[in-house]
Amino acid sequence: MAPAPARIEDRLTWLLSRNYARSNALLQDGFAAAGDGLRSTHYRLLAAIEEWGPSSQADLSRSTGLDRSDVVGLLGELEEHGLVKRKVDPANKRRNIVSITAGGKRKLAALDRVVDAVQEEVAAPLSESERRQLSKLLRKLLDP
Amino acid sequence: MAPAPARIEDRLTWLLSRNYARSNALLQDGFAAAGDGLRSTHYRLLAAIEEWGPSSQADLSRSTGLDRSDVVGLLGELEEHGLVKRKVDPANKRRNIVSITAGGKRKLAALDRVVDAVQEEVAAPLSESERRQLSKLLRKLLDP
DNA sequence: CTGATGTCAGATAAACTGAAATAC
DNA sequence: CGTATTTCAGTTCATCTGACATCA
Repeated sequence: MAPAPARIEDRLTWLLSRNYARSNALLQDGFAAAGDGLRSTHYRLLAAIEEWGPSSQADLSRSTGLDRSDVVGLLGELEEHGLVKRKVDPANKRRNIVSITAGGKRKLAALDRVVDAVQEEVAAPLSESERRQLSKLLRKLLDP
Repeated sequence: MAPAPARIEDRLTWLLSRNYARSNALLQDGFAAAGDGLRSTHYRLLAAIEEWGPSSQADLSRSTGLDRSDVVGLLGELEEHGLVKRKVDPANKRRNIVSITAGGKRKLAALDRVVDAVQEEVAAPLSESERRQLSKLLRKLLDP
């Protein structure tokens, strides 16, 4: 990585931006190599659905940080691949109940390996304890 | 921030993405409020030029992490606002020598205050020593 | 009525790709 | 020749906005 201007090199805004760019580029490559045209946003959704079981789209939006209008299209793509199913909630007809399929779970496991590999590459310069420290600090930023 | 799936909440890829999204949204708001239609990428360029004095566009691309092809347009916008000047390098006619104007320096100082405010807001949950620690770890990720 | 939900159409920004012209 | 620089046109991806119909 080329040297950055001194006035910005220790700013969080800069460091987050550069590190995110790198991590995201690796993720994109990894997902592309895994085929199916799935991207990191699809992965987020799959992970959230498996984590909490069947959920409404609005809940998925909140837990993944994705906009609810984007969730619509992303779930549509996952559904086309047979990775999730949508069903109207009989108790609240506004809601869709979204659940992950067996194929979705298998795909999620495969994508987990992709993400793990990227994580390992990104975190490579850090020791185990440094990684824990970094993770802790970044989580504190999000959830004070 | 809503709770994230356990399987991803401690992954760097996730944490970088969520923190970047937040920091970037604040930056965009801040720059928008400052007027002139300048964005974080313009700021990066201005900061780099002031830092190292007159530079070629390729050098600016390398130090800011912006793509060469994007630097062209961004510098064009800065030039329209009279914030930078381009001049062909007489010693190497392929090169443009890009320098910052007096107005550019004033604008940069104003934008610095915007970035400082965002930085303060993003880093608010952390103590001084935690901020230094985080900054150090993120820099290590970029420059092992 | 109020408010949450799902949906669509469109805009925005950062980043990247590919190709060309120019000059070393 | 091969290589570096600038430039342009177009694409991708994540994110956000505004609107609307549905229904609790």
